[in-house]
Amino acid sequence: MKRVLLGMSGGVDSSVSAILLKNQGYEVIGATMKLWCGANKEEKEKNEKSIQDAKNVCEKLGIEHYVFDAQNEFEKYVINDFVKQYKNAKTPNPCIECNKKIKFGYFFDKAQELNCEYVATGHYARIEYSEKYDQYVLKKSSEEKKDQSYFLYTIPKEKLSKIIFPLQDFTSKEEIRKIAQENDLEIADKKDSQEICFIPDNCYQNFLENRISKPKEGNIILSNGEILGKHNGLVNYTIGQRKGIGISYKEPLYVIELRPDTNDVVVGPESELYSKKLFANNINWQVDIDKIEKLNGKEEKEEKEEKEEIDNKYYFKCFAKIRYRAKEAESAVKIKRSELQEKETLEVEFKEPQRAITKGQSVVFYDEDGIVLGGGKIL
RNA sequence: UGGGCUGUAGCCAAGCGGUAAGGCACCAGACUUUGACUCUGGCAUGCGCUAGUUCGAAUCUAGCCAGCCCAG
Repeated sequence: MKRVLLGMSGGVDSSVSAILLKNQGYEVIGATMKLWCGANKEEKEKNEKSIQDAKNVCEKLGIEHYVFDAQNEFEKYVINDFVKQYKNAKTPNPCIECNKKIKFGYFFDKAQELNCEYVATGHYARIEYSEKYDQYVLKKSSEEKKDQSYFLYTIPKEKLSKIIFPLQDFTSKEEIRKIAQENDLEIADKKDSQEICFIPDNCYQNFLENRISKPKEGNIILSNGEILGKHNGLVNYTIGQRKGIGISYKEPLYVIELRPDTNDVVVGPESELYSKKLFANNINWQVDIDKIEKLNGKEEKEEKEEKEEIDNKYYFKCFAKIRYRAKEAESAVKIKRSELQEKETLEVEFKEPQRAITKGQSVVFYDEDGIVLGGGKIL
């Protein structure tokens, strides 16, 4: 019997995943990670309750349940990075780091220690074997609204064949809740989690204030330099933000740019948010790049080669997504081959301008079938 | 001091005798694994003040107050 270690949060999705895996004949072992102790008593109790919820589900299903204390790792890799990004006037996406280092790093290692062949989570995404690329690939979820493939591009491609997303064939959350109800799980009606797990009250300011030296007050300016008002720290702003600027103007103002060197927040009309180009690093390819180019980019490259010399570059077309909630957009990706080894930097050019390309967020590449090719951090 | 103009919500602003448009900001809710975006709803018994004309005044009249501009 194949052993699988299932990450369980105590929520509906991961609990139903346990049922599904069990029904499919796996030997399921449940495990909940302690990631964050909570800032106050209330949060602490809530976290304890979640662990207990997971435990109860396991008991009901007759499967083992472990608790892993990953608080140190979480602090080291996720929270520190989160704070560091904000210090650099970027807008981090901690879930991406967490998936990379914790859920498919630390947790994956735990699975091996426990002799589990597979790791499973309740994510909304697909993993399947692709003939086209001759490997296992990550793909968009059938439930497009809930699709979480964007957050999973950092999983090393070698691990894909070892990962199971039991929810991958579902097309609606309702069906999943129904299974929970039919199996008489207490948590069947538990609310979906929404905010970042370590800031449940959604108050970033408090959280960051304890970790960053006091945010510096600065000017809010237009792109022509005109000073419109004051802000109380760059960390309070992200590109594309409208609410909370507090300045009345003839039209809505959006944050266009953060300038850490002068401590200015640049605002402007929505039209100034659009841009066609971005650079990214920290790349992870989930499909071998030679295969991508062979299948997608060759023609284009040959066309271009006549005009300019790009012989030493990779070049392919794909659909790129610049934010979790953004739509994939047609784009061309260029990579210098010479830089491929270490600090790979790539350039993405969109067919249509994209709204609010934000440093620190990730750009994720999909092919026309919704297969994740790879992704990176926007520079 | 004389002449002119202006005074409508936190900001901008329509209205020009018939019972307060709109935008921005703000607040609440929905959506959300981004304090984002988006969506929905809320936001002046009152139009500088006082008195008058009128069935009816932000709109007309008079006085006062405040601000701006021009002239000395």
